[in-house]
Amino acid sequence: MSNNCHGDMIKELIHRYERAHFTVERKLYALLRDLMPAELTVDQFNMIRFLQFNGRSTPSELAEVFGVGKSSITAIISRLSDKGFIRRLSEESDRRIVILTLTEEGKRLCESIDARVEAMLADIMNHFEEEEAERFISTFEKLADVMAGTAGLGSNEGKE
Amino acid sequence: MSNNCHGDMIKELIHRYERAHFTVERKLYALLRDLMPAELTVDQFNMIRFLQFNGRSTPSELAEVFGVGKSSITAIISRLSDKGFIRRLSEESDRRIVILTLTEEGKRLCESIDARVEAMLADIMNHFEEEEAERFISTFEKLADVMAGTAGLGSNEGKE
DNA sequence: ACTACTTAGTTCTACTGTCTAACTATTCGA
DNA sequence: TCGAATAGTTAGACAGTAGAACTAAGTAGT
Repeated sequence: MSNNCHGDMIKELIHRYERAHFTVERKLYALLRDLMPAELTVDQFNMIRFLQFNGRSTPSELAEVFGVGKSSITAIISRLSDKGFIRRLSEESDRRIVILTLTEEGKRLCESIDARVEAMLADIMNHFEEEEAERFISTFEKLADVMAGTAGLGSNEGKE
Repeated sequence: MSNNCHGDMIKELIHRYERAHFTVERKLYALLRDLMPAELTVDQFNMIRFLQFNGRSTPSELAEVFGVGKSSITAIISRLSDKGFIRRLSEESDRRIVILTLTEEGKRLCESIDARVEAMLADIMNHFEEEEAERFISTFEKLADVMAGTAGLGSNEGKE
C-alpha cells in the first residue's frame, strides 16, 4: 500500500475543507439574512434573483435549477406572487406551462438588495490579493463544473 | 476615477463567485441528502457530527456555533434524543447547564455516514491536482478566518 | 375522433427548522 | 435574602420541503 500517505493526505484536505466550508457557509448565510428586508427571506431572494438574471422561467425549470420538488416551488412562488413581486402567465402555445416574470416592484426590490449584497461580498473580497481571488474562483468554477457533471449522483432525476 | 476598472474587476469576480457558489452548494446539499439514512436529516447529521468531533457540548454552544437561536437547538436535540442518538445530562457544578453527548448508537451512526461522506468528497477531490486543491483550501481557510473575524456584522450577538 | 398516456402545475398533509415571547429553574450579587 | 442574570424549555407561528392525489392540457395509437 504505497499510496497510504496519499490517502491520508486526501483525508487531511477533506477535513480542512469541511471545517472551512462549515464556517464560511454559516457566516455567509447569517450576513445575507441580515441584508434581507423584512418582507423577504433569503430563499425568496434567491428565487427572485434567478428570475432577474434569467428574465423569465417556469416552475419546472426552477425546481430543476434549485434541486427541489415542484410543489416547493409552487409554495414559494405563491408567497412572492401574493406580495406582488412575481407574475404568473400562461404560455400561449401550451397552456399547461406557467411563465414566471418579475413585476416592476420585484425588479426594483431585487436591484436594491443586490447592490447591498455585492457591497458586502466586495468587502470580504478586499481581504485578498486579486491574483489569489482569481485563482480561488477559477478552481471554484472548476469545482462547480465537476459537481454539475457528477449530476448522475444527484439522483433527483425522474422525481415526481 | 482611475480605479474604475478595478471596481469592475471586483464586480466580475463577485459575479463569477456567486454563480459557482450557487451551483456547488445546491449540488453538494443534494449529494449529502442522498447519503442520509431515512432516520436522519442533513442538519441533524451536522449536529451529531459536531458532537462527535467535540466530544460534548451544550445547547448554548451549539446555538453559537450554528448561528441559530437556542430554541431551535432544543427542537433538534429533542428529536435526536427521542431517536436515541443523543444523551442529555445535567452539569453537576451548575445544574442549569445541560451536557450533550452522543450515545453509542449515535457514534456508530455518525461514523458510518461519515465514511460515506468522505468517500463522496474524495471522489470529487480526485478531479484536482493536489497542488491546486491545497491552494484552494488554503484560500478557503483564509476566507473562513476573515468571515469569523467579520463576526460583528453577523449581528446574532445578544440574541434571546 | 376516442381512448389512454404523459406532462405541467397545484393542492393537501405532514414534518423539520426557525424565530419570538413567555416561562421554569438555577445561580449570582449586593 | 431578594432581585437580576443565565441556561434551557415550551408554545405558537411561519417558511421550506417532500409525497401523494388531483386538475388541466397536450400527445399518440388505433
